[in-house]
Amino acid sequence: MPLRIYDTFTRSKQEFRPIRGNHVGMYVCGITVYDLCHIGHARSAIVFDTIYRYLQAKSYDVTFVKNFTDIDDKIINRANREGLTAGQVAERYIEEYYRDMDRLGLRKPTHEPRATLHIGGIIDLVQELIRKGHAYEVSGDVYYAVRSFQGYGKLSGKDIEELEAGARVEPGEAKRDPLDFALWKKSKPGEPSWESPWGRGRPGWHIECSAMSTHFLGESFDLHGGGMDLIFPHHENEIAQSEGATGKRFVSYWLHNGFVQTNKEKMSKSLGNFFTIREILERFEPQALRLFALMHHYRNPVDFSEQSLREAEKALYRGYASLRLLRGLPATGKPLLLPERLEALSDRIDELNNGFFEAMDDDFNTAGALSCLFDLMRLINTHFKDATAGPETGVVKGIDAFVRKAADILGVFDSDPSAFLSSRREKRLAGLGLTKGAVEEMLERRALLRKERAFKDADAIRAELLRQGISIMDTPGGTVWDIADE
RNA sequence: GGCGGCAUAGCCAAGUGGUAAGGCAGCGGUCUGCAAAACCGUUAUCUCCGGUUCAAAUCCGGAUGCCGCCUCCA
Repeated sequence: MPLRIYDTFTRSKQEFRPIRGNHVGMYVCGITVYDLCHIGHARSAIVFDTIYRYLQAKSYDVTFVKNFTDIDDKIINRANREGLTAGQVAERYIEEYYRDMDRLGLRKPTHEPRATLHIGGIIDLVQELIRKGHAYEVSGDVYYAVRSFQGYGKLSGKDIEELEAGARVEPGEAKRDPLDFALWKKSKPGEPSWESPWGRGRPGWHIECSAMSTHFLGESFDLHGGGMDLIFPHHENEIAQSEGATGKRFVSYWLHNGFVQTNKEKMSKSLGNFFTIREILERFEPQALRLFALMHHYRNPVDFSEQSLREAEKALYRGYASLRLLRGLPATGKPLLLPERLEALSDRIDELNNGFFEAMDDDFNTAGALSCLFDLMRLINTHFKDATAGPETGVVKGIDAFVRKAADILGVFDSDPSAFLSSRREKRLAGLGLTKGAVEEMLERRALLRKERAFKDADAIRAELLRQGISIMDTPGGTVWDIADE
């Protein structure tokens, strides 16, 4: 099955063909490390992590590069405000980034370069652009001459004349054209700076990504991703820089994820309407956040709310309950199902398996893929709910193999189900101010009362437990309990 | 103003030509001492108006509403 990817450049789905055989080069613009990450960063990270995982699952040899922008005005401002160096600020928020992202189960990219460690490459690239007539120096600053690059605006669909009309020039800038953007900035006193042919200074925002992507992936590579807001000017400028310098096609496929919104408004630092990943993970499972992201198509905007996250969390628990059932089936024993039912089940599982991969192949349609997985969960419940002996058959193994593969790609449902559910129970139990012992003691009393058929008193205990936030289920194997959903 | 995107059930959300996945919630049922969980059943003239087509949520034109980019932003 061919993988089809929506490419921002052509604004259409294209069949994916890597430049170098089985190898895939993938670059994603990471964060500027000056503050904690919010849900929007989480979504982007989860989306590209899943794409990375899927490409690996399709047996591509993927080199995944995700950078840190660790030199920038915002970092410098924060450093000044807090009496720290820019390096210290960057270092701190890189650590915070990992603290959040590790919890979201992000697979480590192949390389996570920092701009400040690639100054040499950046300077080389700027020099090359000057040599080619795409850039010019004005007293220590170097600017990219946008009009020197044929096709500027081709990614974002912008017309250069219209951009010109709205372009602004900051005071003190000596651009020849308002559209031109800085490749190298002369440092002001007290700012971090590096030696360069144009005096001490630091790189502009866009040049680092051109330098680092080329360093790790070559002059042309397969996939380049980031948030929608990076299309212009960031990615437009990257194209101008890289193609201006090499004369070669920079990137084959441009991928952009949609925003997280709250109340239909973009979640962003400047609007102040954001939740940090950290505060959300205090109250919800990391995998619930992941599932929430993957239940929407990555290009669509997503309205974030407590309710939608809670719904995702419920779906997560329900799925894990099915998996606990599946993994708890004895490996040997009398087959449960009649042969013809088994065969029908087996066919249905193949269908779902194919559906999962067809959805993923269609521009990483994780929502469609998840629907197959949820269907599978229901099949597990239907067929194995009351199993007391397991069929030693390929069907259970087949289901399990499918689940493991899907979980490996999506990064949800990849924990041990029993451990996952019981740790959730412990956590929430503590939140209710209860202990396991106390709950179980009440259940024992109730069991005795039920034996004596004193249902009224038994039900009173059940009601009391529910009042305290515990729901119980009487099963053939005994009474089990869990934290009630609020 | 320029460019782009979105509008699918109570809510969330897949689906780009052949009469609508999935999640959450609701209702009816099975099971249960009663519940719960699980399962089964049930819940959509796909924003509106035109057009193309044997056939449209899906393509084209228009309207309305919402959002994004054009300035730092995932």
